[in-house]
Amino acid sequence: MKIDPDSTVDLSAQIAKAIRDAIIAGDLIVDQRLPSEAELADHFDVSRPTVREALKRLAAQSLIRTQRGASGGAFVNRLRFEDAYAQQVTTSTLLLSMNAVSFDVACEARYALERACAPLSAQRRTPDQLATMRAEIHRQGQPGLTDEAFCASDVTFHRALVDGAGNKVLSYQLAGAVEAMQPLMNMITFTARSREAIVALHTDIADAVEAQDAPKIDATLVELEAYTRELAHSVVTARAQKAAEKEHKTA
Amino acid sequence: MKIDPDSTVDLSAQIAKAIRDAIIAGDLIVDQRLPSEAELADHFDVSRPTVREALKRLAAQSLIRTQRGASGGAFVNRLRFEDAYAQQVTTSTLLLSMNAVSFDVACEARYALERACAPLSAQRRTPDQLATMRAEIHRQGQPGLTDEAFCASDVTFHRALVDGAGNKVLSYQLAGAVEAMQPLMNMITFTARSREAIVALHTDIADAVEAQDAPKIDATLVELEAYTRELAHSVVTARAQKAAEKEHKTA
DNA sequence: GCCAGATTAAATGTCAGACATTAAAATGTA
DNA sequence: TACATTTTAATGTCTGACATTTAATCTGGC
Repeated sequence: MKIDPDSTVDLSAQIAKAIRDAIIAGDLIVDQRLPSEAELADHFDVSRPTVREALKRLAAQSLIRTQRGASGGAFVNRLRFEDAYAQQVTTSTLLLSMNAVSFDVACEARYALERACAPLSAQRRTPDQLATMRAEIHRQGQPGLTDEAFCASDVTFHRALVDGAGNKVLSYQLAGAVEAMQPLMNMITFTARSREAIVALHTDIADAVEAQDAPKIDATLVELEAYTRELAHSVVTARAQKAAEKEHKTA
Repeated sequence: MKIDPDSTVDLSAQIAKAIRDAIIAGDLIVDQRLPSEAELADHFDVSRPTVREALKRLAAQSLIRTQRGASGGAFVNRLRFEDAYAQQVTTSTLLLSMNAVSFDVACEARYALERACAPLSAQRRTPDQLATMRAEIHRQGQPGLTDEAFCASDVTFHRALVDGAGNKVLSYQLAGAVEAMQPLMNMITFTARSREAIVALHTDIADAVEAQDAPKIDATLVELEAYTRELAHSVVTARAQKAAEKEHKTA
């Protein structure tokens, strides 16, 4: 593990990269203790604060964890699905909000991914997951539910569908995509009528999952996607109209 | 933005979280300059090194970038797809290697995701993407290609297929999944016969993409998945057998 | 001999102040 | 005005110290 002190790149970034590469290459294995900060500083011929900045970078990626006290130190972290998942949601959310990813593109991606796990869910869904879907459908039908709560319930419903595939890797990828879209979904106002329509589609999906009817799940997801996009467009149109009116008044 | 100095959590972690939350909430917008390190230290009532550790954490997540010199400082970063993509590959790769995710599970996830974009690719693939697929198929047929080069070409081929969907979000999600599987794929030895079979399947896929025949793409991907798993199993079986023989000799 | 409590030691967490380096902005000059 | 120089404000790095945490060790009493 070596760094180039003459590079224009931050020393702490270089050190972080060196250690990260060692972890990825398997030279440092899970739960192995890294040398102490003082030893690392010695090894790389830098000061302790610089080493610490490097370690914090790695900690931010959940690659290491640190323990204080005697026999403490930095340890290679076993990356857990939950950690990776939380990071992915953050990243995806920011990507969508910062890159002017249109609602249509995000929506298309989300439903494409979701449909990918439909056949597997049809095969493997557990009674537990089915129960979750039914419970969320029931919640979505209750009057007085805020738009935000409705969205949250929607996420839970779709996550249950995705988890039904019984594949951790898929759940990790898809749940991130679904959740990242929530801020966009939260912009939509769900009228009583649109909620009713969505609940009906959700019910169809749950029924199809229970009946292990993969093509039906797929078809209903297509319908749901179309309806979601329609709703989003009406919101956008309404806003544009409002803005135009305001503009007209000012002028 | 406030922190709790009495918490057992690292101050730098708290500060990082406070700033990250502000970014996610939109209180800090893209390209906006954060206060200088000295000002932040003052605001949070901590020392500069502590602030710096917090900023390095955020930099590791590509949430901010820093510039030296007068009118330099830390700026909220516009998260680019490439950055997010690189991070996702790292994370996914480690997840697979550290969590004893079986080849089957990873493979199933990958092909499920890939099939999700097949219909879109059939519709939208550009001549450019088709050309890439053909070129990679040709390369895969050349004798003397190392297993690693074969795998790399395989990744490029599948990426072209995924990119054909013309959806950045999908590309981001899928390319990460495909690439993360490469270390697992690299364990497979591709015999001349198995390469031939894979090239044939790839050709079928390229033909179907060109003909915009979505169901055919789907079906071929299913075949390819089955074949890949078969290959992987034979490798695992061969290894187990070898290990058993060795064990037998020792005993 | 063994256990509970006190002590020690080794590590990370934090601070203060200094200097080095960078790069934009301000200034001076032809 | 155009160009070279100086200033300045920021990050990058270093040194050394102290605070805090925690496991291991030592110690005294039973």
